[in-house]
Amino acid sequence: MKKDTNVINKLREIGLRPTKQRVKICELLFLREKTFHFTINDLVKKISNEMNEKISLATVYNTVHVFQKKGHLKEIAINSDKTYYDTNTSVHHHFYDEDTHELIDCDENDIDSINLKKKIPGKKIKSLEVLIKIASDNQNQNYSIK
Amino acid sequence: MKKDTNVINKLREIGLRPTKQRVKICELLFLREKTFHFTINDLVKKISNEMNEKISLATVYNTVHVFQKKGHLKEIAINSDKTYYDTNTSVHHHFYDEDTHELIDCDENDIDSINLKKKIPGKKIKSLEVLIKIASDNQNQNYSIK
DNA sequence: ATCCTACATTATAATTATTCTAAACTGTTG
DNA sequence: CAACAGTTTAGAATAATTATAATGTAGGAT
Repeated sequence: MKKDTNVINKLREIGLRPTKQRVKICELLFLREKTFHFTINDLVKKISNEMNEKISLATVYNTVHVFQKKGHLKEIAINSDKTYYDTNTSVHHHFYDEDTHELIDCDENDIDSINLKKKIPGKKIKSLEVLIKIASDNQNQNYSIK
Repeated sequence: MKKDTNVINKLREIGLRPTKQRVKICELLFLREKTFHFTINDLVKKISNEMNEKISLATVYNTVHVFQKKGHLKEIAINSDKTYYDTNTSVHHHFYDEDTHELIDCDENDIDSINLKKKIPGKKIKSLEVLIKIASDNQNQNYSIK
């Protein structure tokens, strides 16, 4: 199949041995129209639902971590017990919907360029992310306690 | 003691019963020259080292959560297994030092005002945070794998 | 002052995400 | 096709956090 050949080549280019499991996960993550956000748990469910496969949890973690290290997945910083990943590795930002716990992309162009005046000596900027937490208008009201 | 009276009044104003434990934690967190960042574990250590007290872990969690809900602590979004809090609840941003796992404040004025062009209908912005990950210049080099 | 009662604290168990381990397995290279 | 380094795996271990249920206590009412 052409699809697999592409994925296998992609893995080889990255410097990863194209194992059955990595090929499956690659297909799920990268052969898509649109980029998306996921947690490990989401991914495990996807593997089971969409591919009817069973890949060990440890392997899913390993694979996601290795893709991240190679720069093909981006870890998104939000306060959550779970770690969120993004298949969109370009520079961009996020809305985090506190009601639905969903991430929504915010293109770099949706924010006027960020000019950082403060520098930390001896340190290099690895990333700069904006996180905009949102919730429906009537949430989180503060009722004062007597 | 005057110190405690102040703290007790502060707790009352917030709408919290000033228990022994909350008073202790309040002293540690809010009677300081400078604001600071901490994890639950840091706080437990502080309680034991600086105050020579033992407050149950569950209470520390409860207390921190209630202070956060009341707006006296800010939860900082970074990818970490631990949750970081900030006693500085004003609008500001952070550097996260990947080498030392330390947070450094970045004043709002250190970043040119952020103008968000994208809106999500029906949703209100709860917060907007910038996280700048930094590391020493020679970190995270990518050695290509054959 | 003492009594109530709702709210707090506590030790401990439970839960959940993630990492570790050590054995079994498999691509790739020669 | 043999060998071996890199992978996968199930399950155990770890660590942060939350739940539980019994005990304690602040603060108003008596």
